[in-house]
Amino acid sequence: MPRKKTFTIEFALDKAMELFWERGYQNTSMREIAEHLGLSRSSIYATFGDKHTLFVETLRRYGAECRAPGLNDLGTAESPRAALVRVFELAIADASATRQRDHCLLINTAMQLMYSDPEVTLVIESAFLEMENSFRSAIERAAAGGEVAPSVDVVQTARSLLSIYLGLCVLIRSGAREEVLQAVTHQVEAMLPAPA
Amino acid sequence: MPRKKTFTIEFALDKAMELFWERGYQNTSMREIAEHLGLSRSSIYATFGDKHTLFVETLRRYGAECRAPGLNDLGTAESPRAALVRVFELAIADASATRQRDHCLLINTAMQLMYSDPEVTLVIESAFLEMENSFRSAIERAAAGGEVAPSVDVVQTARSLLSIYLGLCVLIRSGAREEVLQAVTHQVEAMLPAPA
DNA sequence: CTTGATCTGGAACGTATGGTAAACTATGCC
DNA sequence: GGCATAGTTTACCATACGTTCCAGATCAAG
Repeated sequence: MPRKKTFTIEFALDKAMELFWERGYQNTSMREIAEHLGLSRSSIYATFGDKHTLFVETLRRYGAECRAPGLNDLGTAESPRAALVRVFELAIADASATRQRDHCLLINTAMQLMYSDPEVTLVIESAFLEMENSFRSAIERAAAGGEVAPSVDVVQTARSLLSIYLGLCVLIRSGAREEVLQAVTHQVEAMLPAPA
Repeated sequence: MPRKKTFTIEFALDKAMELFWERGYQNTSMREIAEHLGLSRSSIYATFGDKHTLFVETLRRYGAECRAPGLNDLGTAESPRAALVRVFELAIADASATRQRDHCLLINTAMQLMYSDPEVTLVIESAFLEMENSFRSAIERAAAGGEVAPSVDVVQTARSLLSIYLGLCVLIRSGAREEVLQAVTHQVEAMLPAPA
């Protein structure tokens, strides 16, 4: 009996994501989202409730679909060690190529995260945990394949890589010079030494 | 002839800094600042012009006075290597102690930094450069004192430490578990190996 | 085709914000 | 004691925001 929606929820989330990604939560208004989506605000409110839940929904969808560039290849790459290094190189390369919308939306959000937004924090936490796990299993595979020394502490190195990666994002966002960024990838290589 | 100001600029900057630090730029209104300062907004506008320049002024003052905890000791500490590790330990300790206003204001700002705010970016850049330099000279001193192996690449390690430190801040802000943070300090120690 | 439920678009509301104009007040020189 | 000067305050403005309301459009079942 009812009228059918003229848009799908997924489409709306994707469109909203584009703006949140580019401008961040605070700097994106519902009016901009509506316009970008070609709809009126009421339709959005009727579908999602309010801005905050729309954002969280967007984050969740992103978390389910997108990853930092190169992260997906970690599990399948023939050389896990090279794939690991590539994750960092890609972050740097993407940064110098595009100036908009750089980096993972989740990391951007984590950086802008104000104190006490439990829902958002939860999504971020699990995303970071997943990143850490991706790093960890790649290091394990690299060790098993003889690409890195077995003396490397897998867990500690995975966590340190996560920290370095996040720091790299902050540096990129802050407009750090190329040499600084390159030093980071060299360090990543040094953290994954070949067997003696 | 004229009436005298009832407050000093330094006092106003310090008070404004407290709020910016705690809530970030976007989430701090001029009304809150005025109230926190015990003045009316117009006085602030008459003194500083507008919110953005007040913020930049605040940032500059902070940059001139404050440093990440432990960073000041890097130049004077008897054991530069221990002082370096301590910078990271302090960040973690402060994070679990206080939940407000954690970390360096500059790093907080860098994380929240929206695209294209040239003035702010400039302050951030120079702060990061200074941090890098502090790390670098501490590593040099440590090497000269026989605390770390001369094979350590000073510049690259300093830059990597900066990246790790920033990543650590993101992790802390995102509520990462203690073990994750500890892994980072262990990695820092590993990056500063004793001479063979 | 009627009906009724749902969706849509635009207008409107309430609030908060950054910023301003004009009135008021204290200061110190003549 | 006036009086110009600068600081402070009150009130106000325009705008932007998140959100809601309502009239009208649109669909599917009977």
